[in-house]
Amino acid sequence: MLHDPAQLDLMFQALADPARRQMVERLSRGPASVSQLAEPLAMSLSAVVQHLNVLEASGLVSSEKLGRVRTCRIEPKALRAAEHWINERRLAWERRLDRLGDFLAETKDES
Amino acid sequence: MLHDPAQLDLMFQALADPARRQMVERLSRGPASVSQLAEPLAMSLSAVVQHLNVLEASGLVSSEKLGRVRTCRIEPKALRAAEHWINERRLAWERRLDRLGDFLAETKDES
DNA sequence: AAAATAGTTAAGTGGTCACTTCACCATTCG
DNA sequence: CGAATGGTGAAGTGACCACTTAACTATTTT
Repeated sequence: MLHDPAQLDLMFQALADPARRQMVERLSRGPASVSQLAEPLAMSLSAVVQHLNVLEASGLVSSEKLGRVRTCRIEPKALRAAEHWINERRLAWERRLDRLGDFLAETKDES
Repeated sequence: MLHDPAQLDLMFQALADPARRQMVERLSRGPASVSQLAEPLAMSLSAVVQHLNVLEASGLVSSEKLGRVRTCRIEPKALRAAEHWINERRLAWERRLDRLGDFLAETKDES
């Protein structure tokens, strides 16, 4: 369910925004409240909540509310899925290059 | 120069679109012309060229024109940079979890 | 209880994005 | 040569996006 294109779409779309990547960056150093996430960002709290919603919809971040403070954390499984997509494509390309190299080496021997 | 936030921004933004990811996917299986990239996509050639421009601006894809056909290929270095950004964040989180685990194990011993 | 804190929600706005069509250039084929 | 192929550039359009303000709820502090 993490590899379906729709979820992948949401994840890359979520990562496309610099503010959201900054939030992920912050969360990679530990859980944080919404206001803590907002603090370094030059925008309203409201905007931050909207970004947070995007991140949660993508599965990259989860949160729970205790009292009046919502604590957010990174969801490493989702991060891994995005990572995996890129890795697969890069590896496919590099394997292809290797085969091509072998082929060229062989035909050179035969010349 | 591959890790500066502006370039990272362009890369994730480029990967955010499903059509562009499909193009990257196709290119991971080998170089292709613009029309070959366009063939499986339900949109005009012109639209594909515009997507291609985004991909090239992000550094994920490069191309060269020979005669009247432009041949495109994937740029694995850029892919690796995006991969690396995600990986760093995920690892930071996981290392943190490990330390937390150690801490909990220790304090348990002391109880 | 009053005031401060933390977050939520809705509505609006300006800008960007993905796409289209159409006119066009350059190269190759018959 | 003329016609077909492969690609490019500009202008327009509707949808979406990031953000704002403002009104509001729920919780905690004093």
